[in-house]
This record gives sequence, structure tokens and C-alpha cells, in this order.
Amino acid sequence: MGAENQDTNHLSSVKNALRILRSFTVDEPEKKVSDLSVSLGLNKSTVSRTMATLASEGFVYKDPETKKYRLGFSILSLSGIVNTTMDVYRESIQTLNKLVETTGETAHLSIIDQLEVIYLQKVECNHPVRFLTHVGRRNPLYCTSSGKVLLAYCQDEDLLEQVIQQGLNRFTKNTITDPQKLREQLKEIQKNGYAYSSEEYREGVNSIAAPVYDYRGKVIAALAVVGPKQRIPSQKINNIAKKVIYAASEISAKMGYR
Amino acid sequence: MGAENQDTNHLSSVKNALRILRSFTVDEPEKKVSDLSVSLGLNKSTVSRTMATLASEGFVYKDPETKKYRLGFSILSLSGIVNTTMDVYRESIQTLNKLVETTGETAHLSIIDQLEVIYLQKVECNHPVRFLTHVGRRNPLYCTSSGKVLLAYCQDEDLLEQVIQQGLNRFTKNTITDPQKLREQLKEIQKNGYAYSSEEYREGVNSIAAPVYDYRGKVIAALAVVGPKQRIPSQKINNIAKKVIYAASEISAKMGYR
DNA sequence: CACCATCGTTGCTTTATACGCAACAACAAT
DNA sequence: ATTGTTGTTGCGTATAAAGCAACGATGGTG
Repeated sequence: MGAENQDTNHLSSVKNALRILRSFTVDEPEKKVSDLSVSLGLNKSTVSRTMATLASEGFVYKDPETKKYRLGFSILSLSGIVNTTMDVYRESIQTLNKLVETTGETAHLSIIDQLEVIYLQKVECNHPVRFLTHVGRRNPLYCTSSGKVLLAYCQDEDLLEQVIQQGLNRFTKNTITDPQKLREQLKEIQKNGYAYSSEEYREGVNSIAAPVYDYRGKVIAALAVVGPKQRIPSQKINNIAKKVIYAASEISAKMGYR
Repeated sequence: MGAENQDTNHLSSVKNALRILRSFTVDEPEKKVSDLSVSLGLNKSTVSRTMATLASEGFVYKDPETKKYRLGFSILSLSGIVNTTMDVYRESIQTLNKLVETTGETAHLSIIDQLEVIYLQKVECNHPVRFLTHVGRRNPLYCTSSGKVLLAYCQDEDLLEQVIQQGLNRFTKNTITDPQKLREQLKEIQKNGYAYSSEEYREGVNSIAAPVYDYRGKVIAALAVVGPKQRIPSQKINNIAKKVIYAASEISAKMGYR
């Protein structure tokens, strides 16, 4: 049945290659053929040949000395196409710059993809950089301010249930793990027009996010400011929220929202 | 012969998939199965099945209404791994921010990849954004300031010859197309410690770049400031160059260069 | 330093996959 | 209303890809 993309209907050697690409992580940006063979359950000659093919097209790079592979710059080239061809990306850059200036903290723009938040755009503040997030990084929906905003305004009611179904895993002592509490908080976020996360995803890190609308009135992205709790204490959340909401509405206006 | 990656030794269905991915451009971010079939010389059922496989892993996304495909967010995720795991990327962010503040113009960091410049990092200035470059974009080596810096300091003497061999195509009336003039200019750049491009790649756009060294004294990246010629006239080049050189040396120091 | 283990590559064989054809439904164009 | 185009899918076949074994290179160990 064509409508359902069953595994049996896919090209297995292409899937192998894509699984290899997806196995690279920030924590493990270098991989050996033998390690991939074990972790993916593929024969080492299969991995070796697949890697050679990926390398020939610049999707991976083989260090001639260590024989380890890294992701290649063809990926960076393609990613430039992914985000710069998105209207919301282009329309948000100046506003993110201004928001970082007025709040003094890092700002980013994110959307939902595959039951997660993914960061499209990030502007760093002038404080020492700690790399809490990066463009392309995925984070959970239920315990990040951006994620909660996107959940709160999502028109697909099924999405929240799927996220809950997947499990609300605890990251810090502040993580919301009770589905009912999450539902209540999402209603509150709809009322307030913004969300915040107080150390819900990462110890010591707070963030505040507001929805970005498109011309049809659909929420298509979340704009957020993120920083250490010392610089974003509870008392400042309301003030920062006003700035984030204003900036988000600026982007929304550029997207044709009225 | 294993050392030479001959086409006949690669997995053809994987190559098909990678060729499909690479066919997307900023100018054509959406593709139809039938158009790809024609442009890549593949049967439409081959394209259709390959696309379905790429979509199942998030490498492309199919618009359910138009049936056109776009690149997917798995690519953005992987690109985040590509650049944030590079030392020079992490060590340069704050310096780029400062450089944009002191010069008032857009700055970016780039490296060489496959006989081209590729942009790893970009910080926009506060002027209206024109998207002359983006992270992941590739540009020629011989007529961009970053490219000329990387060529001037490249230890692989073959590289310049390969670039010349490929042809010095004219982009503007200022593009250097004479190999001998290019060689002379590269020597000059080594002397000056910076390069500039005066409308050599794009009409009305000037840029100034300086080399970034690693701990071994090898030039691994170029730091550049770019802007319209009205804001970066010839008279200001020397002054801006000083700032770029200083910023590049800051990054070099962080990379362990002394 | 010799020996053993591991890794990555490659020749080869076998089998299962991927390719292309044809047919079809849906939609667009005339 | 008719024709053309597109994308999907069943099917058959040829070939590509997977895995095995062997090998050379390199690393680890006693």
C-alpha cells in the first residue's frame, strides 16, 4: 500500500547509508568502520563500501591517518539550502540580532520536526559561549520553552498525545513529567502568550519563548531567549517575555500575520 | 584498486540518492520526481522509490499538496554536528561577534573544501540583510577575499594550479582571470597579511579577509568582513584590514598559535 | 622483537535487491 | 470531454550489494 511507507518498500542500501550518516553525534563526531559495523549490525565490508561511496560525494570525510570518518561538508552545503530557503528564517535574522541586543542573552528560532524542537537559527550573546544549543540541534518539546510554545499553539491535537505517549522523561528536578500538569501549563501558555522553562531541561538554564505566526494565523516557529538562571531569574521573566513577544510579533508581521 | 575510488567500486543506488540530495539548490529548493528523472537520467520509479527512502529518514520532505520534495531537517541536524565539532568554529564565535560590532559589517569564517571556499560561520551586521552568503555556501577561491587568503597561505602548491586549471571564470569586470596576475596577487597577500576583493566576485560588494592559524602554524580558515562598496570603500580597506587581522590573530591564539 | 589481534580492504560468489517496464489512478491541460 | 502528464506500484529479471574469506597493515602484548 503506497500510502504507508513500509520498511519493506525502501531501498535497503540507501537506508544503510542514511543510518550511517545519522549515527554521528556531537559527542561522537568521528567513527570507525568496525565500530559502525557493530553498532548498526552491518558487515564491515558493507560499512566500508558504503563509507567509500559517501566519501566520494563529500558526505563523509576519511582522516587518512586515523582512518576514522567524520561528516563531510556536503552536509553543510545542503543545510544552507534547508534554512536559507525558509521564509521564517530570512525574516527573523534582524529581529534575533535586536533581541540579543535588548536582552543581552542568546536568542534562537525553532520549529517542530518529528516530535521534537529543532533550532533553525541562533544568535549568540556576548557572554562566554557555552554551546547549550546549536543550529540543527533537536530538543524535547515538553520541557523547553520553545517546545512548550509550539505544543500549546499546535493545531494538531494528536501531537501532544504522541509526545505524552513517548514518555515525559525527567532531565532535572524541575522537569514536568505529569501529563495533566503539562496540559494545564499549555493552556496557561495560550493565555499568557509565552512560555518559560525554569531549569526544566537543563540545570541552571532558563528560557522564555513566544509564538511566531504565519499569514494564516498558524504558529510556525518559536522565538526564544535562553540563559543561565543567574541572568534570567524569575523576577525578570515577565520583563523579558514582553521583549520576546514583541520580537516574535515583529517576525509574524513580516510573515504576513495581522 | 582500493586507493583510487573508481566509480565502478561504489554503491550505485547510494550514489543515486546522494546525487538527488545534491541536486537541490537555493534557487531550486523544491523538486518534482519527473524533473529529477530528466535532469539526473534516472527512471521515474527509481527516483520515486529513492525519494521515499530519503523521506523515511528525514533527509527530504514531501509536500503532500504539491508532491514536490524539499531537503529535510535531518540535514540540518547533521550540519550542526559538522560545524559545532570543529575547534575553529567554537573558538571563533565571540570574535566574529566583536568584529561585526567594531566594523559594523557582516563577518564570516570559511575554509577550503573541494577547490572552493565554504562558509562555516556567519554573523550578520545590523544593516538590512541581503543574503550574499550563508553558512554552507560555496564560493570560488580566486575572486573572494577569503578564497585568496586561503590560496595564498595554502601549503599544497598543487591547489593553486588545480584552481587555475579549472579556469578563472569572470564574474564581474574586476574578476582576475589572468593566472599570472593571480599568482602575483597571492604573493602580495602573503606580504600584507590580508586579502581584499573589490567587486571581484559580485558587483558592488567588497570584502577583506585575514588568515587564521592553528597551533602548528598552518592556515586553517579565513576570517572576513564583507559589505557593499559604499560602506567599504577603498579608503577604508586598510583600517578594516587591521581589525580583521587582529580578530583573526585572536582566533589563532585560541587555536594554540604563537 | 616476535607473535597475535584487530582493522579495513578487496576478490569472489550468491542471493536478494533495485531497476525499469507497464499499468493504473489522479490530476492538469487543452 | 478528451488527452497528456505525473507519481505510484506490481512484477520480472539482471545486476548490484551483501557477506565470506583472505590479505596486508597496524596496533597491542608478553
